[in-house]
Amino acid sequence: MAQDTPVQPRPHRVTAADVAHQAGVSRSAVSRAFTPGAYLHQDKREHILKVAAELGYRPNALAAVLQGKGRSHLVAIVTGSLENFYDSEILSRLVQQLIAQGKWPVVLGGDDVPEADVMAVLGFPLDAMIVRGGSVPDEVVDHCAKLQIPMIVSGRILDHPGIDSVCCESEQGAALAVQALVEKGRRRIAYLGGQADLSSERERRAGFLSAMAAAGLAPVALTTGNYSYDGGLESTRSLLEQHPEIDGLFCANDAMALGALAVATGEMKRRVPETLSIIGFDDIALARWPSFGLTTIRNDIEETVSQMMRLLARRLDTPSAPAELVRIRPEFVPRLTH
Amino acid sequence: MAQDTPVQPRPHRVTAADVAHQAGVSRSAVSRAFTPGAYLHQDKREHILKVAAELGYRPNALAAVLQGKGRSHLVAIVTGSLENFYDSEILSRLVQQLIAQGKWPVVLGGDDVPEADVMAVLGFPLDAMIVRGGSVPDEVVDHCAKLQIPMIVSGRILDHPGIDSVCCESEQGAALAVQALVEKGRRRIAYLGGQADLSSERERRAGFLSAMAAAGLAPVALTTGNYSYDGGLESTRSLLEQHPEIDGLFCANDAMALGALAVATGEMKRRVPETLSIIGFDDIALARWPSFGLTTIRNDIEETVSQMMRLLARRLDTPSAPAELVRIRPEFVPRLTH
DNA sequence: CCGGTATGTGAACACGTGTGCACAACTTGT
DNA sequence: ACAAGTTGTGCACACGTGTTCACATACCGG
Repeated sequence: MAQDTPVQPRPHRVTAADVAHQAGVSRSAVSRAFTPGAYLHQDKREHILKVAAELGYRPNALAAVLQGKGRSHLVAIVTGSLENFYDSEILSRLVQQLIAQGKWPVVLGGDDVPEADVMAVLGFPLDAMIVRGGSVPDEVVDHCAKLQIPMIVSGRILDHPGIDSVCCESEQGAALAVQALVEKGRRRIAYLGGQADLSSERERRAGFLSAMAAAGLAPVALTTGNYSYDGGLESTRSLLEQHPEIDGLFCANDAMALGALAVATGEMKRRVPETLSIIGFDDIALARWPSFGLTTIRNDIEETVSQMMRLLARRLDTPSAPAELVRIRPEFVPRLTH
Repeated sequence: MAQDTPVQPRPHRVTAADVAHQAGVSRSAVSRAFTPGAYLHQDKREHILKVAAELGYRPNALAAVLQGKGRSHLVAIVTGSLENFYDSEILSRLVQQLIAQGKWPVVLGGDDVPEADVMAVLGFPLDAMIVRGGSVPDEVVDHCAKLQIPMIVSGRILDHPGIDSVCCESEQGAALAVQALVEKGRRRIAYLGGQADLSSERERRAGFLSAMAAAGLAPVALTTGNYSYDGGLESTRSLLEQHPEIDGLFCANDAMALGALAVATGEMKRRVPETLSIIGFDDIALARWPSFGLTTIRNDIEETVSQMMRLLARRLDTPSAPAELVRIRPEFVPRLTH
């Protein structure tokens, strides 16, 4: 005997018509009861709201969006892996700020968000799409443009016309790190970078190289640690084995720097900062922990998020505004590893 | 001269009718072209898809949800502060799993999500609401029930009928910690807990107390650190000042344990684990870092998330199924601080 | 008592989609 | 050549709203 209802239809959600029927008024009245400032007799409004509360009615936000001329208040956030702390801290604040502004963040995150999923979320009439960290295929960018969905990018330069972005002045930040190392008397300096396909990595590496050249120094080694703690561990291990003379290490983000610090002071028995300086990048919360006291380059999180929010508001206000690129000024934060 | 358009209306999004007009077919045909398995001549379908691609058309997901008898695929996630790492790691995996299942996570996060926002998101015809960590007002629970929106709760026991939850067997976990301390010869044991209004804290404290009593020991002190690293720092500082005889410390989560570890080995010059054992709870990624090697009680993240996903799928499949409470078995993870 | 205005209210539409239904066109069998 | 069956397509509806428009009612001045 086959089941008649293999897939249960969603039970009927209470609708404005139900409330109208129950309260003995027209459906328009129900809609007006939930619209502040609409013409409706006070007594009637209260009666309707009471009946609605009893029935547990709430206006269907989807239908409202579909009907209304306004915006959907949906904002997609595409973020990189949350395991690097920096992106996680950004996401946390971003979500809070968006909610506070009445937006609903739809989050796609992880090491590598499948392109199909990013494309699929474009099916919603998004107010905007925020891309933080990880890269985004050109096809997505094109579709956003065609669908008139504003894109706010952070942590990656996208030279597409009409796309706002906020990004750290990474080259300058790397230069600050090199400068601090040199002033400390370091001469055997190495670089530990992230994924080569990210613009932040390219900028930090370029800034490092040109600052080194300006100081008349050649880097002892250039290696990569995938922007992750574990990557920092492994890369630093082989780095210090192959080049024990290294006395200064600049890491392209804090997560790797913490891994480097652990290997250097642990396995390799190096004294930090006495015989080895380690400088990170970002200034995540962990860097401030007394266990680490990581010297780093601040990539201001509050400032970055508030600039993203400002760009978003501006773009929603005047869709035709010219694209804006906000550069966050990095800052050297001396602590205990330098 | 007043501006005529203070608020720019959203520019017209390309619609199925536009595609139909452009391609010289009916709107139904366009809809069918995007519906796999629908009756439509192959040539016609290809032509429509081509025109649609040129115009940058995508079916409006909102309209589809409104029309369809099915589900919205929207899932709200209400999570506590992301600064405690554990919730952050859970959220990260949860988001990825939901996306993989074709759901769209709408995230409300932060220390204290305003009740109004949680209520507001119920305006959407959510497939489900996932509550992770932080507490949720009864009003929200009631409305979810009335709106027939399934609720999956984790990290907090909610004795509401019809609400599925997955939660660590915290009492047992605390007992494991006490047992490990006692076996190590510790007798002057203190407890560092989280916010008193969270059920996880109540369970861990209760488990700690009863295990201590069973071992014939009285706790040296019971204090709180708000589940945060900074709280762990401060509480441990005053704890060790007031009770220098303490030789064992059980912390209700890893973040506090790491703070305690920093203060104990840093400022207070205590030797861990020689003269002081510290045990945490959760086994976050940081606990595994060689810099820490935190001995802890594993509150399995993968298992927790996959159980939440299982409960969600089950609930969507059979809305009338009886509520299920999944208990995750904790596990003692010996490392270097014990 | 009448005209004019302020105030409420219900019917109707639009938003963009998926699909049932009736019908047209085309193929096949005898 | 005609009936029967197959395949493709357009019309119309429903989803649940917010809002316009016309209309009904109450009030007020003269």
